[in-house]
Amino acid sequence: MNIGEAAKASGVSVKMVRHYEAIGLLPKAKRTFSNYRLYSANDVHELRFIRRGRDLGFSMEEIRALLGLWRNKGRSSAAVKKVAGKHVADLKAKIAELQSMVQTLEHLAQHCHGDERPDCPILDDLANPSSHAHCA
Amino acid sequence: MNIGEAAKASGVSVKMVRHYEAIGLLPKAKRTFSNYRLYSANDVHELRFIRRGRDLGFSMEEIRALLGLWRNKGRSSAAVKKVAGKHVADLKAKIAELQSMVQTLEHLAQHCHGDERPDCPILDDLANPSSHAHCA
DNA sequence: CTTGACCCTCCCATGATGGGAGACCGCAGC
DNA sequence: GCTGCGGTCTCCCATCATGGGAGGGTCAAG
Repeated sequence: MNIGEAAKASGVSVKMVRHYEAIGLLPKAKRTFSNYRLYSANDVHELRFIRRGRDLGFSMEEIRALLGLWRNKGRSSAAVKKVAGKHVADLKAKIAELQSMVQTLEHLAQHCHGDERPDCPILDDLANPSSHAHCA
Repeated sequence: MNIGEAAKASGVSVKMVRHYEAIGLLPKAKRTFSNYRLYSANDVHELRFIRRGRDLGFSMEEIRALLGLWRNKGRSSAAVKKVAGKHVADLKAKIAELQSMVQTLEHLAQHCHGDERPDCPILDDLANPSSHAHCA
């Protein structure tokens, strides 16, 4: 398979396939006589693994670790669970952070009449954050 | 005030103060005879405005818009609310995306025994995503 | 007059992804 | 054979917000 076919079959862009090879996530692809990269069904499988990892929000380094575990038939599932558990904790922390932003913004928006007048608690907060703890 | 004092007073790093000026978010700072940037209390106020906007997750372009509205005494609060509302929607979409990841991962982790054995539903899913809708 | 802390500009790096240039390859049609 | 189009090759550059560092100038206290 050429890179384009492998890309389509795995859902990874051609650009990223080359990139993953460049950063050593994938072994260097074999080449045709005319220097085109060649991919096997197993290569496509690894690409889909990476793609799925990205969809689940893993960083490239985490995926590198997971891919190593996947290739290693003697891995322990505890090692995999540890990587995934750390990632879940990271995701939850990020969610909490975003939810805090939403809460603050919705509270401010609730008190913003949103008409043609210039008074706006949202801008007031941006200009002077701590002075708006009036309603607890 | 020198840039270091303005940075400390606003909670923005020296690097970023210069950067905000470079991208036109802040007007070009006045300079001393020896080319040091000089800041007024109002400049520090704008820096804190930016800082607060970043803390609330606004992009630089959104902050640019909000800063423009803040400077414009004749703005309508509706314009501000619109920017903030769009941002809240973006945040909520992101939260939903992350929560979906967490849900998937927690479901998989729940079925991973996490011991020294190599069998692992987490890796199985990464390698073959759709084949695990066994328990609905 | 030296020392240390500050400031200046300019370049480079991140992480994941894409865009594009310039050149080459391969297959199809004429 | 020759042309043309689409795929591929390697490089370089851009994003977004942020920081690191080099190399050099400035200032105030000792």
